[in-house]
Amino acid sequence: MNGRFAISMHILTLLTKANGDWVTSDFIAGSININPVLVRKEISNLRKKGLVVSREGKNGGTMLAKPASQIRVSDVFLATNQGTVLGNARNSPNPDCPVGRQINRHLDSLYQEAEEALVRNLGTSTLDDFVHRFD
Amino acid sequence: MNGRFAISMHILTLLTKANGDWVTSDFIAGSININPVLVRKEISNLRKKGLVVSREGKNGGTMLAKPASQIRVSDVFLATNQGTVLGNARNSPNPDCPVGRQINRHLDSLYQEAEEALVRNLGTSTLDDFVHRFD
DNA sequence: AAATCTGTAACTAATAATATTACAGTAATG
DNA sequence: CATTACTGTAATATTATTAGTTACAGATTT
Repeated sequence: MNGRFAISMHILTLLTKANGDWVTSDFIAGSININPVLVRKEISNLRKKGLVVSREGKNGGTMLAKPASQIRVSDVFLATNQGTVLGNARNSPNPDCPVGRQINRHLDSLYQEAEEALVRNLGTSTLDDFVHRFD
Repeated sequence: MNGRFAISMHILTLLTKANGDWVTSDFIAGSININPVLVRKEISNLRKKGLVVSREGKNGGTMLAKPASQIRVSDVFLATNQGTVLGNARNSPNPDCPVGRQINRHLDSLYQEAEEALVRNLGTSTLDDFVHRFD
């Protein structure tokens, strides 16, 4: 797992607080304290997922594509999460062993169910709810 | 996240199927298809958590410390999982930004709630249930 | 005493995550 | 229409994490 979910939440929080203004990747990068290119990459992903819109050129930037109350935290999770949260399973168990032959299949279904529970939980709050936690 | 949970589940599945026999780390390593030292490292952790017991010397090995029906999958998760599942947050946001100053605290509580949901889900099945999925 | 295990430490290799550089493209503005 | 201030993205470099290996001491059975 990497820090992409945290970065995306940070970006979206700033955009929510900007309240309709275009926010630059440099400003965002300054708040997260990471390289602006990483911010733009992450914004590029959020844009593909329909969560934000960007404008190029001078006075350009990014803003939310829809009200923060219509973005669930789980949407952000699903937008940034590439694989499973429980492990990346780059193993290749022994196919000659009855356990090795089947385990990945069983683990996968276990992972899937658990991840669904996690996503359900994240689906109970919106970006707006999250931003309200801030002073 | 790494593959430690998968490795531990694999180890414990083999121990369950061994049904009270001592199982060697070499045999386990052969099924998982990884280095025996990694297996012993992982077993060392499971032993500390009270899930398995080991015996040194010839004819030694490892077995379950208690019946598979008394080990919940969440026990294994909690035994192998070091930090959070949602990200490793090795960022250090700008303390001069109102959002940067607070975000890690708010993300942490979000993570915690979500992870609790995940653990609750993993707590609904035992190692025995898992092993029963195999043919 | 020999054989067969575990238990670790120390080190190396591979992979993944993050950061950086560079530069083309777009739009506003004087 | 040149300048400025942005986005977008590719290519590369660096750092961190994970996995694998070697080496060897200690335990226990036979």
